[in-house]
Amino acid sequence: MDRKTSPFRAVTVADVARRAEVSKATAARVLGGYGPVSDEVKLRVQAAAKALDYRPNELARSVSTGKSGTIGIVVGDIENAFFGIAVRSISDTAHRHGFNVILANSGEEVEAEKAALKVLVGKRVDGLIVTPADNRNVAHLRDIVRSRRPLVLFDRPIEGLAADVVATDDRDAAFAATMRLIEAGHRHLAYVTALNAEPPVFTGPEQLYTSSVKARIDGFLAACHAAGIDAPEGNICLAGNAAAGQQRASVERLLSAVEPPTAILASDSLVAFEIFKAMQARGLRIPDDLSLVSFYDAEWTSVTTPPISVIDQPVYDMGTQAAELLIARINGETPPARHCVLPTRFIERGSIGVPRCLTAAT
Amino acid sequence: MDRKTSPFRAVTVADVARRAEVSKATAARVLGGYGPVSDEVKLRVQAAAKALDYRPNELARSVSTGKSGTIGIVVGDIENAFFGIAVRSISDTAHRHGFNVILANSGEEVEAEKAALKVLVGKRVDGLIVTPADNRNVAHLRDIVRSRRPLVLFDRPIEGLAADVVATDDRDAAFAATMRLIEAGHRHLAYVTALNAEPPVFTGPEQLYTSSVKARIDGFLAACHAAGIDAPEGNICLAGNAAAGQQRASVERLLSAVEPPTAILASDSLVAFEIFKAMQARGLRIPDDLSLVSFYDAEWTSVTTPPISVIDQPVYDMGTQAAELLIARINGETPPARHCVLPTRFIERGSIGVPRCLTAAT
DNA sequence: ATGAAAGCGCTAACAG
DNA sequence: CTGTTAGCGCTTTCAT
Repeated sequence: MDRKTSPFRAVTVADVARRAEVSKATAARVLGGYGPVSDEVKLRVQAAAKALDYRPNELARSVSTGKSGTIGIVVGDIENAFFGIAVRSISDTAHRHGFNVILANSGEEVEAEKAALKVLVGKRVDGLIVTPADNRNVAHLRDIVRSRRPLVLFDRPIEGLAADVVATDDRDAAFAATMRLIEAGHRHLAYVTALNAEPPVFTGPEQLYTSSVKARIDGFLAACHAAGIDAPEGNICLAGNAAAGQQRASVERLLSAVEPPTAILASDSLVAFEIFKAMQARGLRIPDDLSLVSFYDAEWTSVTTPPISVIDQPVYDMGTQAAELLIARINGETPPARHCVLPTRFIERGSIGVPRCLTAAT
Repeated sequence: MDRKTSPFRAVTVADVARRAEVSKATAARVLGGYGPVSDEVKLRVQAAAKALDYRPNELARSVSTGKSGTIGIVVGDIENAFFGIAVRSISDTAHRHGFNVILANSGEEVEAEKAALKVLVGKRVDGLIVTPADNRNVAHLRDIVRSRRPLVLFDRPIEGLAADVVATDDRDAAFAATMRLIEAGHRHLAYVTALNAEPPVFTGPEQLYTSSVKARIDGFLAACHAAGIDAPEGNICLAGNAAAGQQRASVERLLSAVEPPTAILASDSLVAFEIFKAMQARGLRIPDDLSLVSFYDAEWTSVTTPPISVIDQPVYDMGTQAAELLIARINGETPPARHCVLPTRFIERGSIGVPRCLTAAT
């Protein structure tokens, strides 16, 4: 460590104290704004600090106080607009309360998520907001809870984990959207999600390692069953996202089946985008050839011809809510784990039509 | 500080050392992975660490080493997909090199930018990547450079600032795109940007406080002048983004002018989106009524009817590049300030047509 | 109100 | 190889 002799070593409380001709403790008090100091001395110290261009070292401060004033966020994919807005919202709220934000991207991989958590805990974040990548693998989240560090699960609840949750009414939303399609006359519906499975076919709910998706598929199936549609499970498409082009391929396969679906419910706007592109590529028209509904009101869904009907999720509010729950806990509140379910809103646009078989019959 | 007595105080090197029956220094050496330790002792310490679930305190580590292993990013607006991808790319590269990332959002406001910088410096980030919100107000960036903290300017160069820059060939790209429109027969072109001005009319380049936009407008005007179009300056629309709905209003005004433009070059995909929506709302058709070209290959531009021609910016590469320049400097390299200009790519889709006046004449 | 001195958890000289 | 002893920059007793 040659910072002491380096020409650019940072100026410290000691330097300021010396220049202001007071003790280190006194300088620290005014600089940190915590102790009682006479106005006269305070001014002298502040002047010295300004003259020296003093910049407090928050790390050192954190080491002694044990609080970092920082919250950690782990999202699945920052490129996804859904998470982009969530991060924006969380940051806004955090700053409003005097907290900063460290962001980590899991890329929807548990191992990366674990690593990210390790780093964030290493940096002693005061609390965490996480979108768990895999609800079958949550030991690391349990550790967080056990260590008493405030944790909020974002968008994806995890059963049996005593952490606050902010999510949406996924099951109901999927149920209602599916019903809407069924009422339009569809009997051959598909659900498409980016989840991975090997082999890529739906065999049961235990495969659905993202709780929000699980809830949605649950709602989808419930609606299908209620309508007496048989074997809707066969049309749940786990399109994957592990390899490049994998999703595209899965979607292609779905569209070129002998008896392709007449309506699709897409689990997120990215997979819906793939579907839209694939349809466009093979000249399929919405809603004449295929009806499409997607989760999340992504920008692009409103400018296509026709625009796409969506299940609008209040992401910004979710972020705000999550940040507020977290900060309340950081500030000492210790209520039992809360589970906030925010309502979605169905936005009907022009992507739902009557299935071709019915129009032909008319 | 009651952590010592708290039932959940974190376990420290000292605790591990005690349990492993070695000195604090030895434990620290194996835990920090820096000194020479015998294999036998190493194993004992590691076992103790695991048993105690030891988590290193990176803050304390940083305080003693003077390095935080963290780089700070300040972007204009994380909600903007352009920045979303940039952040993703920077994070990826940073992690690959063992660095973490702290993100701050300036909301394109200098004051917020200054505050963010203060926080990041307070947290002793090893380096910074910033998209300066206002090139007329860069004293705080000068301070960074003066303090010898590595800094990379992203997307927006600042003249006379000795910092690395990663940007695109904005002027050339705008020039070429404008030429393309002129060749299609347009003589009445408009340039629309989100910059703010009071009053909201273009009076000269000194108004253009974002260097990338300035370069683009420079290219736009050069092309217009080269084609002998007179007073193109009158069609530079500073649509603003300070208040909600302001942009929309500006665009409305532009489209409802007595002699509206027949072609528009949009400075970013958000403003282009506003234009598209406004056109749609008043029943204007692309490209029959109006040709449109936008900077940035945003997702939505490829799924409209017709799709929008764009100037594709290699954002992901820009992020990687920026992170690499920064990390090289953090690792001790000290070359003179570098200026990387990455090439854009014009993607012609279907949004450029022949102006109505010409088709009528034919 | 102020100062001296002892931490915070870790790293880093320096002996041995 | 290992232990002792100082730091890092800040906060926080505890006297005065």
